[in-house]
Amino acid sequence: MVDTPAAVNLGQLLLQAFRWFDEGLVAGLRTAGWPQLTRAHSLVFANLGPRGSRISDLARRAGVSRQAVHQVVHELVEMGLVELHDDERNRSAKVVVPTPAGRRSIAVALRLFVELEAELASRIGPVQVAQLRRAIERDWGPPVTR
Amino acid sequence: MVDTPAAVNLGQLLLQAFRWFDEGLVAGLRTAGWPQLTRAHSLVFANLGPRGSRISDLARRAGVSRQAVHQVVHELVEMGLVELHDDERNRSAKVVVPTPAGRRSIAVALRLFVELEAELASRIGPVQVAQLRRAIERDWGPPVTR
DNA sequence: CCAATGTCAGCATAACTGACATCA
DNA sequence: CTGATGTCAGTTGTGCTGACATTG
Repeated sequence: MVDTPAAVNLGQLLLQAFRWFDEGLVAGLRTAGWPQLTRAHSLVFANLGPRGSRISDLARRAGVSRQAVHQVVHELVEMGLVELHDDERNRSAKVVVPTPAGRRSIAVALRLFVELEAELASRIGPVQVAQLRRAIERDWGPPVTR
Repeated sequence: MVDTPAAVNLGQLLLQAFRWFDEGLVAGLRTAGWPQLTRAHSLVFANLGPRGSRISDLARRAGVSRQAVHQVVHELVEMGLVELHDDERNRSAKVVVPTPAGRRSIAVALRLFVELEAELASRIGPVQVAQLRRAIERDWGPPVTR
């Protein structure tokens, strides 16, 4: 351990913070009886409207490709947690709808989101969490590309 | 776009924030002449002491496995940006030392960290960035596992 | 004998791009 | 014709675990 400390950069810190939530989520889902659910599935859970959503909409919300969402949605279909229904208003589209079991797991996931945030508040203080949330909820605009 | 909005959860937001930095970093490195450098390499760059560091130390700082660091270090060796020297005080250890070219790319990366944070401050305000940093730099403790 | 270090091999996950058929 | 949607296929990036030899 003979080494100089190092400058911390925000990106690194954000990644570690994300992993803190990720591990808590996956652990919570596992102990709640859904050992095969991962963070990627929560990308659907967190954004799925109560009446279902389209794959493209989920992709836009989560900021990933249509194909990535397609992948995890079909894993959820395999698990029997969501179903794909035809959209009456647009026959080229489908709607991702949770099954009863899916609704139960979604409820668990949403509760875990809240509990993890509360646990964090008890560790670093509610003010810090509120400020973190406020800063991160702002519109950061597109990534710098030049 | 017929869809109800959705509750945002902190984990998701943190991931998106991380990606904002990640994309900015990779884009900046590319336009600065290092198109093959990615975020994983910055894990080394951000933590490498001026006199070099050991792989195990880098792993501990970044919070990833020794093997993961081993991987990216050897990619950097291939690119000629770092070298592995024997540690005189411990013959089972090696020291990761930047080459002159490596020092140049590290300088660029460190500068990009600062510039990205400044750009963010100009977009969401310096106070928000300071509060974000303060909250995220605290010790969050181990992830919740129960 | 035990712990730390580096290394090799294999694997899992989560995203990506490209290409394509269908439909509005 | 254009654009959006879903899908199939292939690939990449990033990290993990397990196993092992070497060193302290």
